[in-house]
Amino acid sequence: MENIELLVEALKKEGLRFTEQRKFIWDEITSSNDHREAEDIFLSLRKKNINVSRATVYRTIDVLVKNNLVRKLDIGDAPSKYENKIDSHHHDHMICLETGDIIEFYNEELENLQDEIAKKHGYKVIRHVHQLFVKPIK
Amino acid sequence: MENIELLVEALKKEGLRFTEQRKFIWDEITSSNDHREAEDIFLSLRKKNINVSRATVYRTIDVLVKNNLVRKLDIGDAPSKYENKIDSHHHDHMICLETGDIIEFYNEELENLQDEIAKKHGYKVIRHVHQLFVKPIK
DNA sequence: GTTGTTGCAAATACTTTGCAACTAT
DNA sequence: ATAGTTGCAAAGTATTTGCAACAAC
Repeated sequence: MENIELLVEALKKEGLRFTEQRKFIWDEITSSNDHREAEDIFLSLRKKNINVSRATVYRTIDVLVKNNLVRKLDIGDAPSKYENKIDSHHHDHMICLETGDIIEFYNEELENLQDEIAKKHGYKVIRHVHQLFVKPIK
Repeated sequence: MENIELLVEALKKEGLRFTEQRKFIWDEITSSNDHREAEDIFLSLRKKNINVSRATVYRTIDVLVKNNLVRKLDIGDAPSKYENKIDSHHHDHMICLETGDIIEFYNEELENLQDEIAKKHGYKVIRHVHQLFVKPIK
């Protein structure tokens, strides 16, 4: 997977340097499709004996989010979660209130409807947050 | 507006006492349809020389949210905002990225679509968060 | 009188920041 | 050599909590 180029380009675009730490964090995030907290990423690295600081994890994630390589998920009170955005089309999330499971969904009709609604009010949608908090049907 | 009864009932239901502070906070929240932070509510009371503590503002809001009298809005990183829910049907929010304005919207088709999507995955929607971050069409 | 409530200050939880040591260019 | 980056610990921000004084029942 030659996705390391994506990191290099993003850093270049931001006028930032390519460092070992940034590479490790990038590898950690792109090696999974989970929805993880900054702390999870930090701990996962530490378990592999890669010691980058929490500060650097947060700082690097910021750059990745800003450059559309990582998606930030704000779920109510819980700490923000982050997911790898490479090879991943846009989707929204369904959060199971019983298990905490996060299910991704995408619906074109829904996307269009949003745009229409905004337009009716004289706006265009730049981004959106759509989360369904659900329970399993018994 | 005899809505004070709603507070009294909610408190009764929760086995909580009716106090001056809770009444002041209730009055403050129900006297406006704004989307305000706990701090705004606290300061607004203070400006009227009503000195309730922040702790009590937060504790009271919790009860009101739990009893469906107040809606809690989590907008990304910003502090939570609260809005009076009395006489107000369900709606979602559009947040203008340029002005910070919050526009309410409701669309039945969209609501139904959500339910359908969840159902297709074997879930039912308990609550949802739907926010459009928008910019004005020039 | 008993039990719930308040205000305060301290604690908490996640995240950001200042700064001196370090590293990429 | 210069300017960006790191790790650490401290600060920050929004909110929650322990506790002693107090108020509602």
